[in-house]
Amino acid sequence: MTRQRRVILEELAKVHSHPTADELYARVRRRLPRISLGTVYRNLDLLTKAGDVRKLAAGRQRRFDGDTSRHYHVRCTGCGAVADLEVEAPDGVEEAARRASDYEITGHEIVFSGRCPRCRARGGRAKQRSDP
Amino acid sequence: MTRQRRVILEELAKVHSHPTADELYARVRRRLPRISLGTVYRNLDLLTKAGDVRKLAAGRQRRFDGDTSRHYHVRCTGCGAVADLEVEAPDGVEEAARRASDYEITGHEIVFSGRCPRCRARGGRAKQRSDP
DNA sequence: TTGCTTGCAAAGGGTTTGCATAGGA
DNA sequence: TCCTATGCAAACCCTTTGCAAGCAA
Repeated sequence: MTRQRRVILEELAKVHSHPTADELYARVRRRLPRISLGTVYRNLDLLTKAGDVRKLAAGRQRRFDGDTSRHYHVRCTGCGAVADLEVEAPDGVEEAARRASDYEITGHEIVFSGRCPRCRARGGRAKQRSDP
Repeated sequence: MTRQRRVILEELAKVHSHPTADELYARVRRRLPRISLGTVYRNLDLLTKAGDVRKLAAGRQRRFDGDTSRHYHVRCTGCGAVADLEVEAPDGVEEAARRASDYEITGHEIVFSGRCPRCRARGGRAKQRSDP
C-alpha cells in the first residue's frame, strides 16, 4: 500500500461523479503533484481486481466508481454523465439468467439510459450520442 | 443506402456473436474486398443512431448487435465473449428507476457477468479480466 | 534487503477524420 | 446533377508497458 494508492482510493471515495482516469488524475495531483497518469491507471486496475473499485464501461472512456456496494447507474444520452441509482435488485433476475443460459452467472449490472436534468432543460431535441 | 451499408447490415444480421468492428470488417471484406475499415465504422455509427444496430460496451473494444429486439447480454469474465440472454424484462425496473432519479429514463440494459462453458471447462481458477 | 511500485516516455491499438474521388437518388 | 458516402491514410486519444530508480515491509 503505497502513498499513491491510498490517495487514489481516498479521492475516488470522495467523489460521486464516476470520474474518468484523467479526471481522477487531476484531483490526485493536487495532493501528489509528481504522480503520473500511468500510476493512476495501474492502481485503478489493481484496485478493480481487488474489488475495491468498480470499472464502468460508458462511452469511449472508462469511468471509475469508488462505491462497490450494490447499486445501478444511469447514463445521460446527452452529455454522458453517469449517476448512481438506488433501485432494488429486481427479484430473481440472476436466477432467470441462470436458467436461460449455459454461462455460470456471477453478477449483473443495469445501466439505464436517460437525460440528466441539465440536458433536459437545455433543449428538447438535442443530439444523442451513439455511445453505449 | 449504399452497397456497403447494405452488406454491413446483412452480415451483422447473420451472426450472433456480437462482433467487433474489425471482425465484421473481415466478414464484409469477403464480399466487398475494397471496403475500408473507416467505412465500416462510419456505417455502424450511422446505423446505431438510426436504431438499426445496437452498440455494446464490453471491455476495450466495442461490439455490435444486429438484433435490436429487447434482450439482454452475458459477458464472459474469462474470454470476453458476449452472448444473448432471453430473459423477461424485470417488472417495473424502469418505473423504479424513474422514481429514484431525476433523469428522464428512456431505457435500460442488463449485462450479466459469468463464465462461458468453454472457459469454465478450461480451468477452475483462470484469471479474470478487470474489464467492465 | 527484496520485490513490488513509481515516473517518464514511448508504444499500442481501437476509433475517428480530412480529403479527393466515386456513386446513389 | 447534387449531395452524400467511400477509400486511404494519417491523426487522435485513451490505455498500456518497458525500464531504471525508489520505496514499503
